[in-house]
Amino acid sequence: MKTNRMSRNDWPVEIIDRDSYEPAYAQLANILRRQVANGVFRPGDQLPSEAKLCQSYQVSPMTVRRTINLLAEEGVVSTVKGRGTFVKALELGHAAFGLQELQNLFNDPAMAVRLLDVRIVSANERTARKLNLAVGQKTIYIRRLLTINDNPAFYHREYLIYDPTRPIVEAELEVTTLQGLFDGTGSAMLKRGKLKIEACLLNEEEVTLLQTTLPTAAFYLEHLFYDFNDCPVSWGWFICRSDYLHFATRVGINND
Amino acid sequence: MKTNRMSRNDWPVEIIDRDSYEPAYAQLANILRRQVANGVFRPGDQLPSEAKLCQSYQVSPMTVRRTINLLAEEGVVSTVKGRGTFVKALELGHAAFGLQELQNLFNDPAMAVRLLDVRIVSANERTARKLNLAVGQKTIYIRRLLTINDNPAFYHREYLIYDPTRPIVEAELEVTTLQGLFDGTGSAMLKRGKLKIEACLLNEEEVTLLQTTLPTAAFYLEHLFYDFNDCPVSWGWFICRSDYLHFATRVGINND
DNA sequence: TAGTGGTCTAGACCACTTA
DNA sequence: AAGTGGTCTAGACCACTAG
Repeated sequence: MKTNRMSRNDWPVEIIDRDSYEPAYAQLANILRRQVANGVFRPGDQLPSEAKLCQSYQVSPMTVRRTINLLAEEGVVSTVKGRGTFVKALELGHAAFGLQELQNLFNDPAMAVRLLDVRIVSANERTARKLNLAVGQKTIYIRRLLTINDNPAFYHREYLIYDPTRPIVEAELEVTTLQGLFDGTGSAMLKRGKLKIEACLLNEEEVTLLQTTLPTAAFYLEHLFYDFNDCPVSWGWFICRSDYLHFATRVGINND
Repeated sequence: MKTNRMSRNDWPVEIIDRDSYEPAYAQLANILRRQVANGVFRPGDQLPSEAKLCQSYQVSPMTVRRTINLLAEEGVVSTVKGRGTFVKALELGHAAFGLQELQNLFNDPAMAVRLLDVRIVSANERTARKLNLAVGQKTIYIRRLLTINDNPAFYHREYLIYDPTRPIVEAELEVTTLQGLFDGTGSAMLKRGKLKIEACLLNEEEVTLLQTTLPTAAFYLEHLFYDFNDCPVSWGWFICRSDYLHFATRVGINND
């Protein structure tokens, strides 16, 4: 009789150190995560029930609950009400690529922002649609070149709504540094944004500014930000040299 | 005397419906999230303390705790031990692009996988390095074309370690469908993986297979999977037509 | 009916910050 | 010293699943 997919009544139980700086729920999560990684529990297996874990590790139900929630968020296990907690197989769809690295670049002193152009322009059909304006209404058009150790890395273009009754818009969006956008220090007027990434070919202007050769592929990172009235206030995009922006991530159980 | 950045003693308190199917912690999270979105609490403001929230909404400390943790994970607030809970400004670095859409494509019946080529090849220097083999050791080389409604969308190439003593490797990785890799149904032997995305130019072979024109930009999605012994077993990459794979996400407070 | 996870209570102690 | 969030207890009731 196979018991692989049944709840286990015995498994290696490590002791939780109550004097550790590390919280009990984190210790238990590490123990179980390591046991999954080492094959003590294999994909598809059922973990011991929460009641058994409480008893074996001498912690309260809430502590076990927190551990299980943590592992479930990580994608290590999945819970099914009324049935149990099960070890998940690797799931590629769980992977995600974050913009943390891009934010780190903005905090890097080697990064500099050069303002190429700021002027008032009338919205064309596309800009008007994005910013929810009428065609011909005035917008602020900004072009920036972002360098790392004086090497061109990103080219940014942006349209801001221009509303004389709301001068705060331009004031709050730091025209030169862009940094507030990333670390949240200067964009207290923005509520939410939509982001999109595509692969693109550089045109001649972009090739010149970014000092590459034609043809070159790059990331196109578009943003559309809304204020607290849900009005779009900023539409723009970064052209990112692929060698300065790396999207990498891990999936599954990673021993850090 | 301004009290904007001080703890609030009064704010609109909505009633939590204890008979709702929606858990109390989720109701409270929705209430607070909406109040942040509506400007009742603004970026930088301190939320009422957990004790006050308990009292005002008539829930236990653990319930408030769970609510605050939820909002902190979402990036809506940040907590500082000993000081309080504060509303965060929009933070671009918090954004992440997931592969969920790609996984959905694999579950789509319109998606088909055509096996172009499967053969044993000797590892070159690069492949050997990736799979931790000696140059010249045998690998399984697989080429697949993935179509959506008969339109070529992705081109996949993959090297698998070839070990006669471990035939399970090839058996478990479903050669034809690839589906198990995404939904976790068929990859119980894989423990973890590294993923990388770059922008690339298509070469002539890729242009022909994907039926586009030269020059074309596309996503290059590389994967390297490890088994439960931490040995690399699969290295490969997808060439993704940008029009079939959209990386989009939101940041900040989004009213769904 | 027995076992499971999901939620919740009403406190407690601690470490930390600020005044 | 007072207030804050972080952790934890030792239970409870519920909805769901399975035999």
